[in-house]
Amino acid sequence: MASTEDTIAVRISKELADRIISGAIEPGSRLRQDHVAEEFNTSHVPVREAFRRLEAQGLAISEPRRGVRVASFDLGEVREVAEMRAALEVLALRHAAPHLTASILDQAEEATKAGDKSRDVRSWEEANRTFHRLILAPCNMPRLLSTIDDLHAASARFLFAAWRSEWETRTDQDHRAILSALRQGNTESAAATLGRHVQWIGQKPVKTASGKTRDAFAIVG
Amino acid sequence: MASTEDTIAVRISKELADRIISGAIEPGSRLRQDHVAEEFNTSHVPVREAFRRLEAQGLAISEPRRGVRVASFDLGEVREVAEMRAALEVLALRHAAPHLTASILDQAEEATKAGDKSRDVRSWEEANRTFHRLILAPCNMPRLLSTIDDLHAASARFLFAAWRSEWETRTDQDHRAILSALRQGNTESAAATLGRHVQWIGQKPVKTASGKTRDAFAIVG
DNA sequence: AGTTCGAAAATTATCTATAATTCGAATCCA
DNA sequence: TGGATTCGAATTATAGATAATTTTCGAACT
Repeated sequence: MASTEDTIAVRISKELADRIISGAIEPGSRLRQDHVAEEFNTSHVPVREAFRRLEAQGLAISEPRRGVRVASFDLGEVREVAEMRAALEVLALRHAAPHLTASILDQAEEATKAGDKSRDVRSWEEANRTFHRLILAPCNMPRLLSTIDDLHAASARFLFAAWRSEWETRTDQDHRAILSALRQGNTESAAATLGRHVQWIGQKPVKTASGKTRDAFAIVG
Repeated sequence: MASTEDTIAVRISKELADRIISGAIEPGSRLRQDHVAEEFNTSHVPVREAFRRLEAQGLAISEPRRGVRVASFDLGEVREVAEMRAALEVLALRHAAPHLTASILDQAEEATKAGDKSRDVRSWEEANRTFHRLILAPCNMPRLLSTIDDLHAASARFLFAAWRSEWETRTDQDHRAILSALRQGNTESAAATLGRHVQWIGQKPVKTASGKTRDAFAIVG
């Protein structure tokens, strides 16, 4: 584990980010620094730094002297993230394409198969993120990649909020089409498919706490 | 002034960001928290929080237990920021276009004129940023806009590094073409011009500290 | 009786001051 | 000259003090 490498603030921010993404902490609920500090057996200063990180990732919002709450989201933000991902991932793929090797594409295919076999949201999300990371990383644009990472975190949050428990396995044709186009050197076709792919927003009725059912939305690509 | 509204950490981060962008602090130089704390008459804790903010904006990089330095940049990063801006500003404009009013376009034209009249880099940059903000803000996508803001900060940094003192006035045809297309309701044409516009990278020989001359690059749109 | 306004108390964030690690550099000895 | 050790400087973490906000409780008024 890299826990000893990281500073305490980083460790706390990673743990909190994981909880927010997984839905363990509800949107809108307050993050109390003293409570967090107590839980992690530290003082409140590293906790504050962790909050600043979460804020930058868009996972929390802080109002001066009024504390920090975990960010809430609506359908509008789901669409926003989807469109940003489309624009940026297409850009990344165009630059990555020339540097893609057969080995990388094979690994990406493995990730796709792993996603198809997934029986729960969590493992599907991980496989999906692996696929996207694999084909985009060779673009060699660190700033772009880190922005895309933050967007993927947001996507995962939407996804877990909607598909909390149930998940039906499905075969991802888009991933296969993208890989096939890349293998043939047809970058534009791959980019176009990718652009459509990440904007595919799934819809699903979920039961709210009050017993009613409403529609939940999430990016499924 | 909003200084009393903001927390000390925010005030420090804004001031430091301004210095980094303007080039007052050189890339690669260290930011020492005790020195900064002393200058702003505070302790080091709010300074640390300010550093986290700068880190998130890509203006500083922090290595655990080794302190934080002003981020350096090269031609590759200039290109990277230019392409990210192109992708995201085009996206923003497509969504903003339906909500643009004649009043907004008039203000944007004023900003363009102000830019053309500017006799120094700093005021040109401000006018240019105002133009872009005006036509993009109505897209109503907060996350997208804040990402674009960070990219504009990076652009300004490249610009000031290259055009430290000299600046020749020039009339911005692209801005006028964009406005004209928008007035005619031709969103696609405006978007296409904008996409090309922000990828226009200027080149200029500058004298380094050692007396040699090298080429400097910056986004001029 | 219910509601609204106000003040006091408790909770919470923010900042200051102090202590403990850790990394780098200079010095000393072989 | 080269390596190891000690010293120094700076980051990281802790604890305590301060300021602001929210909440609660009570009284007065509708």
